[in-house]
Formats: sequence, structure tokens, C-alpha cells
Amino acid sequence: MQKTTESAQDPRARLREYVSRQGLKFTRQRELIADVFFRSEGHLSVEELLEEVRKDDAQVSLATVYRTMKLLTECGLANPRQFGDGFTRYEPADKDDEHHDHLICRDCGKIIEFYNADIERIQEQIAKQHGFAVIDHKMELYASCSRTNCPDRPKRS
Amino acid sequence: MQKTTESAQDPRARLREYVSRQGLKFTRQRELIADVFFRSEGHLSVEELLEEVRKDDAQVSLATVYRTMKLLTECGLANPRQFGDGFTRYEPADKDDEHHDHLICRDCGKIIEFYNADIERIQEQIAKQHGFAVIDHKMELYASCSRTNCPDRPKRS
DNA sequence: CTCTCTGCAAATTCTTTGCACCTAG
DNA sequence: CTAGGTGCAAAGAATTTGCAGAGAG
Repeated sequence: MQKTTESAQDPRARLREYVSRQGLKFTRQRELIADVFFRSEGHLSVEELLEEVRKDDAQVSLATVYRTMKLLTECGLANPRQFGDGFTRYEPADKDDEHHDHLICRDCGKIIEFYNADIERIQEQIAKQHGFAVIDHKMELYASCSRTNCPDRPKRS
Repeated sequence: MQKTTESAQDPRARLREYVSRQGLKFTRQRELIADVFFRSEGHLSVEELLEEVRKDDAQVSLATVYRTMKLLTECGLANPRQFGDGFTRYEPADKDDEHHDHLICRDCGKIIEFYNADIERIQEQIAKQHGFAVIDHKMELYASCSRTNCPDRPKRS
């Protein structure tokens, strides 16, 4: 069960490291927000994160969550995503750097991650054909589960 | 060069048709905005459209452009897109219904459309594997041209 | 102690809406 | 004529920011 590097293993430790290296501070709020974020399934919006965080400390402000997520993004521990629902959602970036795409269910709101090597390869080809070098990419499949295989469908229904 | 149906050929006629069928009105502003939109390269934001439109009629308001683009979307002549730059961009939907994806250059802002049958096929497979039916999908390649092949790089540089 | 953070509220940015006048059909 | 449209300005919604007091190092 143990990984090779212990720093990459514990996001909290990585944050603490980054923060001190930059002369910033590791506050109670940052610790709490990071913990909630990394413990989550990912793809939470700032509002949703705040809701979770406030179960632990009702005083935390929305602004602090916004600022902390920006910090986590800067230090490479979180990635912002935008699925067409109007707000930015974050996902942990600690998963072995392996790129993945998303399948978003329009019925139940569920977001599934997947990886497909063929797609990755074809993307490179296409960019090359047009004389470009791929920096980043994203693919989103919007689908319908018809509720058949969604035991745990989230709130937005 | 001629298409099968003449209505599908001229977006302005299609809009006129839709508008009258719905008991709506074909106003000077709607005609102008639609003309500018369909004459454009696509991927314009509402602000950018307004700028173009005002070269012809400086009185047109931003609200009307928003409302008209929503109307064009409803009648299937335009599709809203969101590339991470913060605003909604529209593209004409009159291109033979053929789906396409986007390659967005982070250097020059150019947006190139492409279509790849393998990708379309793989997407279907993936959704099926997870027990979903694809409703829609999008793939965006963010790339760098290093300015080598971008003779006509847009304003945002 | 000092310099960063936090919470709050005000400010921004994109988009939508209410309303009085205007206009297409 | 009459319903729907337009322009304007105000309202909304998500996110950012200024500031005074709080707290980490």
C-alpha cells in the first residue's frame, strides 16, 4: 500500500511545504479546506466545498475558500474544471499525473473519470497535423444514464 | 454547389421562418445581428458581435445581442461554447450538422475546428462501457503554434 | 512582533430582466 | 392596432478585492 515518495503521498504535507517555501502561512482554514477537498470525491464547486468545510468550522468565509482553491491550484495540488453548469469545480491533482477525461451524466449529475490511450494518441496526431503542439486538452462526454446504473445519484438530480 | 433544401441553405431565411412560426417578429436588429453572426468566422463573444453590429447600427444594445443569440440558439442556428476565457462564444450551427471539435491556440487565440471519426467512435464505446448513452460531447485541444503557422492571429494575442 | 490571512462587504464581470416607448405584422 | 421587441439601467450570479482586526512563524 505504500508509495515511493512520501511527499507526493500526503497532499497536506505538500501544501505545508509549498506554503512555507513561499513565506506564506499554514492556517487553520487552509488546513481544513485542503483536508475537506482531498477527502472529497472531487469535482466540488466552491460553494459545495464551503458547505462541507462549515460542518467543521462554521466561521469560514466563501472568500477564503476561493482564495485557498486558487492557492492549491498554484501549487499544483488542484485543477479547476468547468463543466457547463456555470461554476468552477476543482479536482485533486494528486493522482499520479495521469490525465483523464470526464463523462458527465445529464440525468443525475454524476461525473465519471476515464482514460483512453487511443484518444490521447489521436489528439497528438491531430495537433501535429495542424502544426501545433498540444499543451493541454479536455474531452467531455455528456451522457444519459436513464438512471439505470446510478445508485448514488447526487443532489441536483 | 447547390444543396437539397433551400431553407437549410440561408440562415436568414431559416430565422425568418422560425420567427414567424412562433409568432415573433423579424426586426431590423435581429436581421442585422444574424447577418453579422453568419458572415463571421464564428466563435465570437457577445461583446465582439456587438462591436461588429455597431459598425452598421450604433444604437443596438448589448441586451438585444444577448437576446438574439439566445433566440438563434433556440431555433438551432447557433451553438454556445465556452472555452476557458470567461465568456460564452457562439458558433453557427448551419454546417451540415456535422459535429466537430476545437483546437484552441494559447499563443494566438486562433480556434480551429476539426473532425475525427475515430474519436467519435471511441467516445461512443466509452459511454457504452459505462452504461451511458452519449447525448453530446466536446473535445478541446489547447495547443501552441509558436506563431509559426499563424499568419492571421486575432486581437487577443 | 511582523507580515500574511481572514471575514465581511463592496466591487467586478458577464449575463439577465423590468419597464416605458417603439415597431413589425 | 396590438403583441412582441428594444434600449436603458438596475438586478443577478459567480468570483475578486480592499480593509481592519486576527493569528502564524
